[in-house]
Amino acid sequence: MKEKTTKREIFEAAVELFSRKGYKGTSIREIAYAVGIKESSIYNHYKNKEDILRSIFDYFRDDLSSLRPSEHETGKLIDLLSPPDIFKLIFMRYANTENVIIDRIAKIIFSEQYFNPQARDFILNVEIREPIAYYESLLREMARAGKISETDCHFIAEELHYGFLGIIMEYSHVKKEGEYDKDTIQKLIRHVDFIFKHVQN
Amino acid sequence: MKEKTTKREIFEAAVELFSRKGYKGTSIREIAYAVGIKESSIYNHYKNKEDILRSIFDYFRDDLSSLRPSEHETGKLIDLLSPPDIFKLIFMRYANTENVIIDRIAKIIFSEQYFNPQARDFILNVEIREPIAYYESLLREMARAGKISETDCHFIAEELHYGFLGIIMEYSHVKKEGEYDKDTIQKLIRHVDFIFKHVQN
DNA sequence: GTCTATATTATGATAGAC
DNA sequence: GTCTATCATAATATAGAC
Repeated sequence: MKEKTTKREIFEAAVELFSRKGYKGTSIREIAYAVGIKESSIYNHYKNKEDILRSIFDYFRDDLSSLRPSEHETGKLIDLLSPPDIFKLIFMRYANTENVIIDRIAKIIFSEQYFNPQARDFILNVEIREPIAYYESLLREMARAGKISETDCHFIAEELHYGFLGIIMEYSHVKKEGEYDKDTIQKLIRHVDFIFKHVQN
Repeated sequence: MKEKTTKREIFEAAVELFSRKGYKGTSIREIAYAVGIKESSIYNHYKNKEDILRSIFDYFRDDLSSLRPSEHETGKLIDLLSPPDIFKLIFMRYANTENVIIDRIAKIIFSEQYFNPQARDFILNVEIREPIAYYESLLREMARAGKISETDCHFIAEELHYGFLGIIMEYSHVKKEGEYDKDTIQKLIRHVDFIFKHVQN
């Protein structure tokens, strides 16, 4: 769904409007107007308003899995880079997707987290628990490869991620869309270095 | 505004509904119905829907200032408790207000942060920057009192708070209203202890 | 201060011509 | 697949009786 079909245009307009005015704060009318069609035409592409939101969530889920390094890549990374540098790389990938759509969807999910069960699930699992589990496995591999000392990998993973989440929270307000915020990158780097003072080999 | 006047009842019903269904997702009708009056009666107490939201934000701001320890109390705390214990105390106060209203308002602010300028300001300043500045000043006092070694107080304050924010993000979904989540408290304590391994005297 | 009644506008959604 | 027309409902808000 990358070509500029009408369906895709509706999708993108909805993402933009939902992220800026909220799901409830955006009407089908507005979306249609942004695309340059009549509201009734929307229903040729999506069953209803909720169906648009659902498709936005689906897109986000698909994209996320493509962001996480593969097992093969992970192995190579551990060979080539220092443990802190690996985490800096991972954090930067998330923080700087340069994908405006994903940035916007992240905002939609955030603002819907208390009302929409799927959004809540994203926050709790996809944004919080899965990354921590992934970092934990990564740290275990690093320890196995002798790159870091044996430590409580789960706890270190939590410290890495919770701090990251806090920084990102500020980031989402500070940074301009699609841009790169030097100050935040600095914070992410410092954060990773700080945590790894505890885990040095 | 603590007595159960109609205005107060409207206020509380609005807080409950806004936190559960969102500001845009809640109608004046619903609020009135929850209170047991007609919608038109709402307008005898609040100018309009936005006025209710504004009064909710005001309430939150007033309450927050009462949470932060006074300068006098701060001095006493530094004398009596260890630096990590002081931060544990502060975090627990925020995390466990036992004030259902404040918990709910925090959710409203969170969900409105991208649409409402006042909510955005709360998140960015009241929830992120002011606490960090406060922790920094606290750490400086602790260093002056010889309780911790000289360190980059601003950075340590950031590490303390960003981690706290991440934990709270999960907490807001995990914990049941007004209750106490043992697991999260554990995380907060571990987090503070972790940071202070770097700052030990 | 609450009610009934009403005005006005916005909204999600459908029917049917082209 | 888009349009016009239309519907039904829901929303915010006001006027005025009691």
